[in-house]
Amino acid sequence: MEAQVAEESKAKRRAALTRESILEAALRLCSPEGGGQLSFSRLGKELGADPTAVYRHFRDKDELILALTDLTIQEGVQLARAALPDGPSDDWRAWLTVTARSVRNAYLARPAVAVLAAARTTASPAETSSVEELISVLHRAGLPVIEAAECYRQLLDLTLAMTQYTAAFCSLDPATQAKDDAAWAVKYGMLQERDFPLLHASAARLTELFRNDEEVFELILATFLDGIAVRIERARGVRESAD
Amino acid sequence: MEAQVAEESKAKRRAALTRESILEAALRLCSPEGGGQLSFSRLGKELGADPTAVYRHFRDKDELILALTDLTIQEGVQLARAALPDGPSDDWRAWLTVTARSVRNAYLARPAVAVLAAARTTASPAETSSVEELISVLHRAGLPVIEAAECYRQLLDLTLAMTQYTAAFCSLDPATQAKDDAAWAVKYGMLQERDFPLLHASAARLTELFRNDEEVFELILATFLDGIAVRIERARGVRESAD
DNA sequence: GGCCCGTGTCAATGCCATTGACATCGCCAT
DNA sequence: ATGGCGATGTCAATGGCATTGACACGGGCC
Repeated sequence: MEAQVAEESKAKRRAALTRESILEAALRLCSPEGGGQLSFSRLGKELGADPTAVYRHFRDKDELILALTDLTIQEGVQLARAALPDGPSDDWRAWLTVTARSVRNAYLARPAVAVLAAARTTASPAETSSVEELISVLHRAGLPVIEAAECYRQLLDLTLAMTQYTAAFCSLDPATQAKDDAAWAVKYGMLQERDFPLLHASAARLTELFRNDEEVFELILATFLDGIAVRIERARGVRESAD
Repeated sequence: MEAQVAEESKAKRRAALTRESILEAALRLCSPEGGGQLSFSRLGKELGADPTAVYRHFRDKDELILALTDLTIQEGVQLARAALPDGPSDDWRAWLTVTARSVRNAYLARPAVAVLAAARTTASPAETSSVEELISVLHRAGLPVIEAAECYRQLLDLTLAMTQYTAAFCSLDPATQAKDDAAWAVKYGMLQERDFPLLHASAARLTELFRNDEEVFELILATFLDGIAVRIERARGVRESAD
C-alpha cells in the first residue's frame, strides 16, 4: 500500500519539494504562458503537492515573492552582463540603455512577479557589482560620484516603475485590456478638429502609442538619457572652469 | 414598527445610497487616514449599509475603481488649472512640472486608488482640454505637433508609473516598509571601500534617496525635462536650417 | 529501538468579490 | 384606490484566497 502511494507521488511530482523546485514552479506560473497568476493552490497543483506544503520552505507569500524578485533581478543582471563589454566603457549611453532594457525584459518575462513585488526591494547582493560598474561608467563620463549615484537611482526607479506599469496592464484579463484600448481609440476618433486641433492632428500617433508600451518606454528612456547627457556636459563645464 | 426601522436607518446613514455618496465614502477609505484599503465590506460599514448594496450602483469593483480614478484625474486637472495661468504660456518647463506634480499629488492623496487602478485608463473627457493645452505649450516652444503629442504621452506615463510605484510602497503595512528600508541601510552600510569604492562613497546619499520617493521623482522629472529641452532645441535647429 | 525533526497532508478560519433569492417602497397606470 | 413593477436594500451562500494548527510519516541520531 505504501509502495503504491509512493509510486503515485513519484508520478505526480518528480522529487521532494525544495526551495529551488518551488521557485521554478512559481516562475513558470508567473510567466504569461503559465497563466500569469500566482497562488498557493495553483502552486500546489503545479507541484503535485498540497498547497500548504510550500509553507515548510517559505514563511509566507511575501518571502516567496521576495525570492522570486531576487531571481528576476539576477537574470536582469545576467542579461546585461551578456550584452555589455567586460571592461570599463566610455559609451555610457549604450551602457545605461542595455541595463535598463535587461532589467525590464527580465521582469516582463514574468509579469506577475513585477506586479506582486510592487515596490518591494530585496537589497540582494546579486546586483551590487553591476551597480558599481554603472556608477563607474557615469563617473568616467564626467559626473561626480554622488551625482553618478543619483543618476543610477533615477534610471533604476524609472525602469522599475515603467516596467511594473506595463506588467500590470499585461496581467489584466484580455477582455479588460481590449476595453481599455477601445476606449482610447473611440475617444481620439471622436475629437473635433475645431475644438481640439492639436489632439485631432496627433490622434493617430497617440492611439498607436497606447497599444505599444515598448515604444513609449523607449521614447522615455531616450528623453531621459538626453537629460543625463545634459547633466554630464554641465559637470564637464564646471570641472573645466575649475581647472 | 416600520417607523422605528426607518429611524434606525437614518441614524446609521445620512441618506439613501447614491453613486456620489458611495464614491465619497470610497475615497475616504482610500486615503491614508481612511486606512488605505478598499473592500466592499469596509465600504458597507462606512456607509452604514449592507456591503452588497453597492452593487445596485456599480456593476462590480472594476466599475467602482474606474469611477474613482476618474474623480482623481479630475482633481489632478483641477489642481493643475489652479496653479497655471489661464492663457497660453511660453514657460513650457514650468507648465509640465506643474502638470506632473498635480497629477501625482492627486493620486498620492488616495494611494489605494493608484494601486487598484493599476494601468487602467478611463479615457475620461475631463482631461481632454488640459491635454490640448499641454501639447499647445510644447508646440509653441518649438516642437512639431506629433512630437509634442509624444512628449505629452511620455510625461504622463512617466508620472503615472512613478506615482503608482510610490503609492504601492505607501500601501504596504508599516512593518514591511520598515523592513525594506532597513534592508537597504544595512546593505549600504556593509559595503567595503576596497570592493565597491564608488558605492561606498555615495552610500549616504543613496540611503537618503531610498527613504524619499518625492526627491527621486523630482530628480527624474528634472532630468526628463532636460531631455525635452534637448528635443526642443533640436527641433528649433531643424526649423531654422529649413528656413 | 526509541525519539525527534523535517516534511507533507488535512481541516478549519477569516477575508474577499460576487450572485441569487427575497423584502420593501414608491410610483405609474388602470 | 389598487395592482403591479422597478429600483433599492438585505441576507445567505459560493468559491477563491492566505494562513494556521493538529496530525502523520519517515529517516537519522542517540
